Amino acid sequence: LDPQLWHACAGGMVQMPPVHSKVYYFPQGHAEHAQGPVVDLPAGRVPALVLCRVAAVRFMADPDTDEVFAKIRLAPVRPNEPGYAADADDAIGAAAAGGAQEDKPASFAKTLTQSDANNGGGFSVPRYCAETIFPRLDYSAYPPVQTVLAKDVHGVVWKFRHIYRGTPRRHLLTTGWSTFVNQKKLVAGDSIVFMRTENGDLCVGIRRAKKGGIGGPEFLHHHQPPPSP
Amino acid sequence: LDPQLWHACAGGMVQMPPVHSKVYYFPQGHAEHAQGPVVDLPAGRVPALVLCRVAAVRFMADPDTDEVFAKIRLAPVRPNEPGYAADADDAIGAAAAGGAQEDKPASFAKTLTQSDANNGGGFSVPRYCAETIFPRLDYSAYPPVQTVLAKDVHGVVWKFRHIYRGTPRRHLLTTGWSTFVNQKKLVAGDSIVFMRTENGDLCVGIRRAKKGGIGGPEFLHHHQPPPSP
DNA sequence: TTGTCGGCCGATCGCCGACAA
DNA sequence: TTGTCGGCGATCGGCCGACAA
Repeated sequence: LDPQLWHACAGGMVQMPPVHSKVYYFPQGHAEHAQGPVVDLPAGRVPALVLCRVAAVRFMADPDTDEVFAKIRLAPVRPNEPGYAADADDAIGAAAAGGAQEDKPASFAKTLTQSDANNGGGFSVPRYCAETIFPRLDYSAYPPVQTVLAKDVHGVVWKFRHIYRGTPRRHLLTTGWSTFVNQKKLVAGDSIVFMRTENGDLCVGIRRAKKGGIGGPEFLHHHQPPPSP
Repeated sequence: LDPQLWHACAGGMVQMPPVHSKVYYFPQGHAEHAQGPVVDLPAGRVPALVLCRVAAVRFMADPDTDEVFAKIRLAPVRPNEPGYAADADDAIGAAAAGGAQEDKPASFAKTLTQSDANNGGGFSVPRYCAETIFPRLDYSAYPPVQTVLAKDVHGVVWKFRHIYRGTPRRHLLTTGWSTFVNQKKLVAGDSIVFMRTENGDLCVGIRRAKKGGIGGPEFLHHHQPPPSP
């Protein structure tokens, strides 16, 4: 999986430690994340935190849900090993430096509205996304319309009809959009990510509103009171 | 799973040895069935056949495909055990006797035609099935129509509209049929089984044309040459 | 008796501009 | 700028009898 698309899907809040950097491993947090909130680690037999070196990072995506995650291989640093006493939070500095030196390709994320997710509707493309991420549209045609191809995290290519129409004018994805919504089982509140790679290719990723595990969902389903007649 | 529905789905060719009867266990055949045609059992260390006693039989159905199968628990009979020298094929006789003494509820199987499996079509019910398996239809109504409920191997109830119409008259399942076909992923060549239990309830099972394992499929897909224009 | 076909009607899908937030 | 709505045309699902095998 392309690391840039991975980061675009994960969002700006997610930072990954570079390989060979040092991090602290928290067994308690790991156990809670894997098994749920109620855990019993044998007190005194497992240290609260373990200084480790990042041996490998693999960027992955769930085959079914497209949700991105990472597998990080950690190797514990022994106390007698050189560098053990050094401040471990140099990992953060290294991560920040590593992130800054990487190219940040243009990407755009939008949370799906009811109209976007409803069947029978298209996708309302924010102007910024259409103008900076999508391929150039020939506005001289009437109506201005083009076919947009976007590759998802699995390399599958999706085809969308991109049209600029309506009064006032706005960018829309029509044909191909509902198929995408149904196949990916997207609902209002989920987010879609468009990213343009360096060679001009377009990628598409998704970010689910409901998340499993202890990373609580920022999105709660609000029940609208029915309009009084 | 109801043994009678199980037998109706498995077909008349399938006979199960009764519990406590004696059978021969063939390790070679078992290995081929489980792993494929190429196996290497350590010659001389595993006997070609083992006399066993049937300890338990469980009638089961695949949760996804509805295909029926059975789990048979075997306990080897030791050579010094009484009855070892007795002819083991008494199992067959016992099975036949056991099968005969069981009630044989009315059941009917039909292989789905193209018209049955095609979307937009209903199911053409053979007269015998409609008259002997289905609930009595009131022919005085116009048109004669009723709702038929049938329980599948998982206990899920399916609802069909059963109508007697057309010239010449014939029995058809219309509303509800295509949903059943889609949910069960039925295609032309698969078979459907209807069975009426002693208390009058209707059951429905399916028999797939394509079978996994070494039990070769009797049904081969024949490509029809397109009609000349 | 029953498999297949064309007709036909209603439901749904999905594209559209009109608004208004 | 863009979210939601009603309209409406095209498509599809699915029920029907006609006909023939």
